[in-house]
Amino acid sequence: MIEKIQSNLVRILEDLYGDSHLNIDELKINLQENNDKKHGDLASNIALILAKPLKKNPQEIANSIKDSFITDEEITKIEVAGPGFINFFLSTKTHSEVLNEISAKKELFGKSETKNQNVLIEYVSSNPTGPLHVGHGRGAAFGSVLGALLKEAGFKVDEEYYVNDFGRQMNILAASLWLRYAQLFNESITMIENGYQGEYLISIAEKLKEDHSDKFYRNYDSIVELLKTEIQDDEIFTDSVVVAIQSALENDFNFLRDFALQAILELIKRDLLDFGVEHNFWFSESSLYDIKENKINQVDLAIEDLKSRGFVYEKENALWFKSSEFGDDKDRVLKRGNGEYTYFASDVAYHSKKYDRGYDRVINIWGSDHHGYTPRVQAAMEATNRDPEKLEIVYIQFANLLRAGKKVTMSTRSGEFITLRELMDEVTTEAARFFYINRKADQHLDFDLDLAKDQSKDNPLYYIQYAHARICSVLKKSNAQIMDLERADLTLLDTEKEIEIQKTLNQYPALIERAAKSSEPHLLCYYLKDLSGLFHSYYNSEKFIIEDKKLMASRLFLLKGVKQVLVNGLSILGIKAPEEM
RNA sequence: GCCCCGUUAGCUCAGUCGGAUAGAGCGCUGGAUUCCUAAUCCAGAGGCCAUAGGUUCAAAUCCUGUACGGGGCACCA
Repeated sequence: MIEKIQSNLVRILEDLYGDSHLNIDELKINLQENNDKKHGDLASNIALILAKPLKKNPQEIANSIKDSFITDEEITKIEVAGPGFINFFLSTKTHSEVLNEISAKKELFGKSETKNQNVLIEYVSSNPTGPLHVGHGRGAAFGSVLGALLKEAGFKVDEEYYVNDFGRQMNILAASLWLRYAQLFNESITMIENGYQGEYLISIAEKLKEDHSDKFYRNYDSIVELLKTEIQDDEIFTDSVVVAIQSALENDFNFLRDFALQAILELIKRDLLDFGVEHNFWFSESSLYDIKENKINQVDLAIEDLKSRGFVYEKENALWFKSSEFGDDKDRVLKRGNGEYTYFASDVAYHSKKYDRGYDRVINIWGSDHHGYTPRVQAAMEATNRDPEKLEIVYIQFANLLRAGKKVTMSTRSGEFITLRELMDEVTTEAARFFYINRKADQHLDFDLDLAKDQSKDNPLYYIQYAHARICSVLKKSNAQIMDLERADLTLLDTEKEIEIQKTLNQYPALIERAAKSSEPHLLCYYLKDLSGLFHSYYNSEKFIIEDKKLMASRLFLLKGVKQVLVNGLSILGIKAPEEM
């Protein structure tokens, strides 16, 4: 309908003003939906925009357009109002077309044609040194819903988890595992302060003992002595313990590292799966350091590339990238004085590969604390002739948990964090997903645990699901399946509430498109709440199982449309629509 | 110091490409159930859209300054 009016407007403008200097093709003809019924269903501001270039009174232009516009049974009336708006009034038949469309397309209503574009979304990517906690949950929920939205909007989507399985933290993890393991044989051995303190590592150590008995336990006096050192809370001390364990275990150290890594990845994968999140790629950071037949690893390759372009220099034994030449605050280290690569070096290689894998869009979902990191990554892309604009970064703000109105305190350091698993157990997976999404991503989120468990309309998810259950109940009681709803007379749907519901249903495809385009899944939550609210209001004002079978059929057909859109929207959020509650 | 994000009803927050009289929920006040799920609905009160300028026919929305709040600025990951 919008397209029809637009093309009519273009034709009229060509007739009226085609000979002036106007470039009609370049005009954006906006049609907006009106909030106020007095102004009709759709409005165009075209006359206001043309007033200046045509040097004419906007109302005069609007009236000429109005006079040329031919009304029909779909567009019943046109009015010029206010400073020069052109208002269009649609017939009830036009409003109800959406119901036939939903009935025909079913779960495909809202799905766009394929855009023939590939998108890579990278998200969660938490360090594989412990289970996911509630801070990761928001990114996980966001990423998976954005993925679903993009698929709905016609993109081919790959979802990737970047596994930071390389470097110092992995060695600390391996050392922590060995200490936990050794404790199973010798209780006097203490855990180091900067090690991974969480209980999950004790379970992994027990598993290690189960599988390999005391194979890795030898009484290393030097390590025990070292652990008695006064200064525990110190990075240098931590490293010296790691080195001691590493040199004592020799090759077994690598085995322990992989053992811990695999066990933790298992935990993470299971948590994500239960949370309704499924990545189809798991990209290992350490694979970037594998030496293949060309005898140079991906990271060195990326560094060499930068070097050959003249953007790398050496200072104080370290290798620096001239990111400041591309808008970064200062230059960044790629390889440290001690010969170790920085995390940034991996990221240069990783992002270069992402580009080279041939995606049209590359989306990173990062915690908002990483925003300062963006300029250097984009600088590396720009320096190697890759379009930095292609990399879209969405920042996710932290979430606070509220219990009884008070913030729940957490500390990652001591291991006193609430895991995603605990959150799912407490409020259900679906509530957790909904509440994570129900807020603009770049804003702080106060996650109210009590509200998420509440079973009343205060809880927006409950409110939406209840709307669906109510519709199911009515359809069931009415024996809707024995009626020929497709043939219902939809012109009977002419009350204010019925028109508004149909208009809202009609907005759904555009909403999906917009939410996908701007990476704003929260819009879907708000939409579903609105639609549910309209339904509940309608439900209370009208009866559906009534004597007048024709009216009954048309109303039930409307309810079926609402039901379908609720199902479609909830399914994008990864949430079920229960038939009974 | 520099860089992000924010400031909209008492509270928590939406607000599309700049459009006509600014939206929801909670809370508050008052109502609705012999009837399809009251797990719901209806009505009312409640606003200087932080602030000062600018652009525009038109600004909560775009631009600049200021104030206040949150976050970030490693040879960490």
